[in-house]
Amino acid sequence: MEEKEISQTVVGRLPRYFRYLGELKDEGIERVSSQELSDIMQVTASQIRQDLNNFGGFGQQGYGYNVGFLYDEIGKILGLHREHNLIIVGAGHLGQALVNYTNFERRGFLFRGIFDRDPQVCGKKIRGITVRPMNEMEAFVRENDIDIAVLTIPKTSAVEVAEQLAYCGIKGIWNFAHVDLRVPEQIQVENVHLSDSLMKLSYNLSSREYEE
Amino acid sequence: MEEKEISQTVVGRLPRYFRYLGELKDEGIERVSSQELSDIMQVTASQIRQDLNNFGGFGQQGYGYNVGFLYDEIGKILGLHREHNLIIVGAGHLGQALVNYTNFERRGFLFRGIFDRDPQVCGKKIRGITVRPMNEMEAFVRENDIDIAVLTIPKTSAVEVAEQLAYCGIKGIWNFAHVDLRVPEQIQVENVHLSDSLMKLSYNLSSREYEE
DNA sequence: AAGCCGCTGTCAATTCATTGACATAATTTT
DNA sequence: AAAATTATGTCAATGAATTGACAGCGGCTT
Repeated sequence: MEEKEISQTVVGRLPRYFRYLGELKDEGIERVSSQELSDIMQVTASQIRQDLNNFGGFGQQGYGYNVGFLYDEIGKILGLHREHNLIIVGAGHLGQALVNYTNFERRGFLFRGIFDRDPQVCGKKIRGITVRPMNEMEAFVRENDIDIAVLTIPKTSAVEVAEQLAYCGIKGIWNFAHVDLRVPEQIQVENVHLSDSLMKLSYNLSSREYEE
Repeated sequence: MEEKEISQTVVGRLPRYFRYLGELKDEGIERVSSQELSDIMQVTASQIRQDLNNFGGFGQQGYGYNVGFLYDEIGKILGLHREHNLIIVGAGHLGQALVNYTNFERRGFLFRGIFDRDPQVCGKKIRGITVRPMNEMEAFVRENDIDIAVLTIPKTSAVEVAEQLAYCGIKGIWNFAHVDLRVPEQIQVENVHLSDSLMKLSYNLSSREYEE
């Protein structure tokens, strides 16, 4: 089904297209040209056409793109046309924050379970979901068709947990722990390294000072 | 002081070097070659040398790099040798999670204030910091030498708040709202679009299915 | 102390990403 | 219905990032 390998650079831009198209759709706009999108999104029209053509010809010459159609197509490309079952590992502040963020569910990312190593926390309910002890995790993943595990645990335990998850057949890991996981290559890892992001901001603040 | 403009691609890799050097340092290792780092970090030795040389010659031929020295230098480049004063705008789950994450403070990012538009939440204390109403924000930023504002508010209000912050002289915005901010170019914006990250993971899960 | 070896800094080559240009096809106007 | 306009898909050109290669310096060995 997939012809050529799409670069992660391109993939990284798809969610942004998706977001802007969603906004246009909500405004009731039915049609958009790459030039119009270019003006709104501040990227070149050429890049937009190039990116979209990696996945097929969604537009029509002389007309442009149909907003609703393109929105749906990008949604499918991103795998949003079907549901994903998630677990959270680590019921700390960040884990709880993610569970409480309802927008993920709206896109079909459903939190099915929460796990924590602290017995004090186990049994507690977060948005209706009971926190379970770690030793129940592997069975839960297998029995509930879990795709994605969200790691919101300290880096010291992340490596070990990732191994367990790999062992019980997880497909993807959304990793908030500040460590690079080594897992079999059929498992996808998406890192969110918050402190890296903050350091990048810090760098850009400092570097600006000397430019004027 | 700054000679040539450093690409964001390179800047984005610095925190990772910093992290690995910190680990080597903690292990008591004093010296490392680009080849050794290459093996550990899974990037080419050439890239490491190329990246570091953007900022100066930190190594010595025939010896390699002194871990402690290089760690400190990269820290300085990233602006971690001095403190940053932060405010959180939006005292929801995510805002609270960030305040409670102590590692930022350890790196000199100090949370000085929290703001929220909800009067019910104002007055509450989070890790010793009182939540203040939005109308006090501008004065607070000016009077407390605030560098960075962390936006953990819904996208609907983010644009407006960013304008206010620009007006009262903020230097950087760490933006968790799912919207692209338009601010004067002297203000640095670092986006953390969590749902974009999750969609990227979702894409990579789907695309893998057809490869085997 | 002299020579060998290791490893950086840097230049050149290659690969990857972005931008520009245009033939062509569909739409809209007259 | 024909002409004029619009805007895609794609190819070519440019630009950026990564990798490879090596001269030369400094530490290490004997």
